[in-house]
Amino acid sequence: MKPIVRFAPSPTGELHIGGARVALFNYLFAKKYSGEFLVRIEDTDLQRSKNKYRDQICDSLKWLGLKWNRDSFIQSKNISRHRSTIDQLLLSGKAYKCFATKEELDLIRKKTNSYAYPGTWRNRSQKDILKQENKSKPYSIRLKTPEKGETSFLDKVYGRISVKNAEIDDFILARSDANKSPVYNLVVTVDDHDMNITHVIRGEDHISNTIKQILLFQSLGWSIPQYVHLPMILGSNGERLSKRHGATGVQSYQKMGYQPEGLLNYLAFLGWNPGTNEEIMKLDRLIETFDLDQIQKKSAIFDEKKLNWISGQHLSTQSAKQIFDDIKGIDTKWGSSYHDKYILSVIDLLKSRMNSIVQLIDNSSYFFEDLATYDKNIINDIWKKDTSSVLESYMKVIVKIDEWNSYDLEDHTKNFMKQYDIGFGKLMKPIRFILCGVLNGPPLFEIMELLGKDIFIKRVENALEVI
RNA sequence: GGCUCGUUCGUCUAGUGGUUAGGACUCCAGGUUUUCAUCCUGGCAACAGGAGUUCGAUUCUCCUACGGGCUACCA
Repeated sequence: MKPIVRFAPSPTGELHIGGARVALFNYLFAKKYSGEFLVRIEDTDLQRSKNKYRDQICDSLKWLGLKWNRDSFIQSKNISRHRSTIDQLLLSGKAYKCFATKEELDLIRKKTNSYAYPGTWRNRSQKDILKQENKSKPYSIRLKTPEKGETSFLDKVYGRISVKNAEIDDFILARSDANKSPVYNLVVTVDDHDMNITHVIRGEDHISNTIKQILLFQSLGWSIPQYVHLPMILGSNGERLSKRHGATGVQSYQKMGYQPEGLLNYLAFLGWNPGTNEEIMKLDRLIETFDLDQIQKKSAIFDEKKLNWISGQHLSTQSAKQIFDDIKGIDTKWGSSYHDKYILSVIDLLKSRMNSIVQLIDNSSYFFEDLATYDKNIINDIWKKDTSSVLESYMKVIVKIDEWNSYDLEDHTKNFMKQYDIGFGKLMKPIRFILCGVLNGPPLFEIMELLGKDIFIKRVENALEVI
């Protein structure tokens, strides 16, 4: 049987890193077994749900490359089906109307210091209920959960999880508002059933909801899907990942210059591993090697350092063309007045030592514009008494080169240094500095080749004048 | 408080009833390099604690500690 899985975010905020990982695991599992990966927008909390967020989440999913099958499913559109299911439960006596107000219950909770619903309306007579209804009192609808025995399920990651039924509250199925709006657990159960979901892959924070949903499946006589709960992602201090830990949204990572390939790779390895030492994987390879059995039970701490490393590994093996496309996604102006061929060469020169495309952009300025100023501290450091005169003699030699390529440049430079008995650092450092403004970067002769003879002369002459 | 889940280097993890407990990131030290943020080599660094089972436990069991999640008319 082909698996059908779903990623079910609520549109109350942008897609965050934890959600992206849940989506990824769903996607990997579906693709691995040629199943379907569906997206369901859980917007039953109308107060907090926003179309803006729905669109943002879908955009982020697309950006990550996690394409879903069919149209995304909007939960609120299925409301009549949710209602009729509740009616069915009411009719069969498996659910009941509860006239206790929230305030009332809060009071009782405070008094008894117990969080449990006291069951006030669980076994009321038909007469009592009718009396309230005739007075048009608002009521919510609760599931009549069993009092004895226990409910359990076999989680693919956590194993058997069981809870005594006595511990499970008669939870609410529908709110007491005018619409009798259905609540999460009911809605999820109905939709998972209607969508023929075979495997529910979601965060570990849903384990206790799972028990409630199973009770619902049982009350409705529906078959229960397989459950796969994923460990949480924690912030650096071991607490749940939140804004306090810095960026949590997928969009922020996009803006920071991370690419889907590296981000996905890192996220996959948070709580999972292929059982080998292989660490750098593209999406296809992740699908190939993915296995539910290798999922960790322990929650994992998000580590930006490792993300940087993985991201850098991907960046250095990607084609300049692909990197350029990704850069266009965040900065349309970058390199825009230059030929593509030149830009691609710039990327090829820089990519192996960068961790993100933003970093690449930030370190590329000297390929596109001359230096406006020279850092005094560096000058003091590297500019010796005879530096200017050495440079002048070097210029005379180097401008005569016909073939302006890194091999010939290196050749001639080495000869020059030998001839005048000059050390590498004494010449190369100043050249790098006046060309780039910094003392590190790609091999100098390759920079010189790419920049071209004219720019080289211009920058050296300018520097000799100014410094 | 109740329920539930978890605990191997700082972090992500591999692993077994007998191992020098392996790898990766970070950090540190060398090397390469005109330079470095690339690359190479090396180093630091862990089985939460206690009891039990056992010839032997990091591995199995129990307890404790610590941590996470849930405990809504949120999802």
